[in-house]
Amino acid sequence: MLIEIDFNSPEAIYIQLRNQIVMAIAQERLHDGDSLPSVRNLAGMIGVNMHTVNKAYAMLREEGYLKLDRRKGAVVSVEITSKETELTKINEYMQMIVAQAICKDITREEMNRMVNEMYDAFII
Amino acid sequence: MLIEIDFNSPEAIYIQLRNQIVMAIAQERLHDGDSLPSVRNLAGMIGVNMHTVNKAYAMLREEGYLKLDRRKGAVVSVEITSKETELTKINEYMQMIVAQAICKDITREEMNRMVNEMYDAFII
DNA sequence: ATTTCTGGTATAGTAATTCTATAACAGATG
DNA sequence: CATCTGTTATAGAATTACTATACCAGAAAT
Repeated sequence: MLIEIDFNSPEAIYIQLRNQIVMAIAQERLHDGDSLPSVRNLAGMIGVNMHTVNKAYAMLREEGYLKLDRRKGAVVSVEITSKETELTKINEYMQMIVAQAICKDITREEMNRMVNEMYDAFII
Repeated sequence: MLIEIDFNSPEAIYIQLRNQIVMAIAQERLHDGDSLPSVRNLAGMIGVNMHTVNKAYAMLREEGYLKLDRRKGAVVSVEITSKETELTKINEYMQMIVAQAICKDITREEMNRMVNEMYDAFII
């Protein structure tokens, strides 16, 4: 499990952590049932405070990517509440992206191609 | 020009402002050459400080959506540096969205449909 | 010419968020 | 019993967001 934190990034550390774990799950470098390092271990590994990792883990649990257990620690467990709920969440983010794309004269074909290329890259 | 600020949102006010103006341009409620209210007027209208609006305008200028002129004020002016540059910017945002989509078992067809429906909704 | 508008900038203070530091608790494991 | 787990509490530092005033330079209007 490779985690790289950019301490000069304007993006909060706990958000970077959250993003990289979501990315690792999508790329199948992390699978359901895999254990993540404990909050204290991961914090030590990347040189941040325990609470920063805890915040990322709590966020991932809220979003349905992790289960936290006192016995097993943090375990990858992707939960899909309902397709509609998940689509609605993604819809909000996508709307701003498509708005930018339209402003910058990027066609729907170019956007579809981008999405498809990413699916190809993720799922090998 | 309708602007709605949610003061309880975790999203910064100047980001909400920026997003709504980009959205208005995409929806063709704002066109190239249109003037926006002055920083002081808009600040007064929505009940925030001048500097908050100024920050949003400065960001929009940086991103190539506005031109700021002492004479004419803030004028919508979408500049496309290069297709590749714009695609690269969007690519970064899109990557996180597609990663989430893949984790949540959303297919590429569903994502393509979402994008296309948005294009249909934006450009009437 | 003076007033009035524009964006831009400087300064200073408050509020909120992020991150750190320490410490303790409950439950499980060995 | 010691040691690990997530969880919570508290407190402080650092950064960011937002506000409050104030002034400048340039342009426009009367």
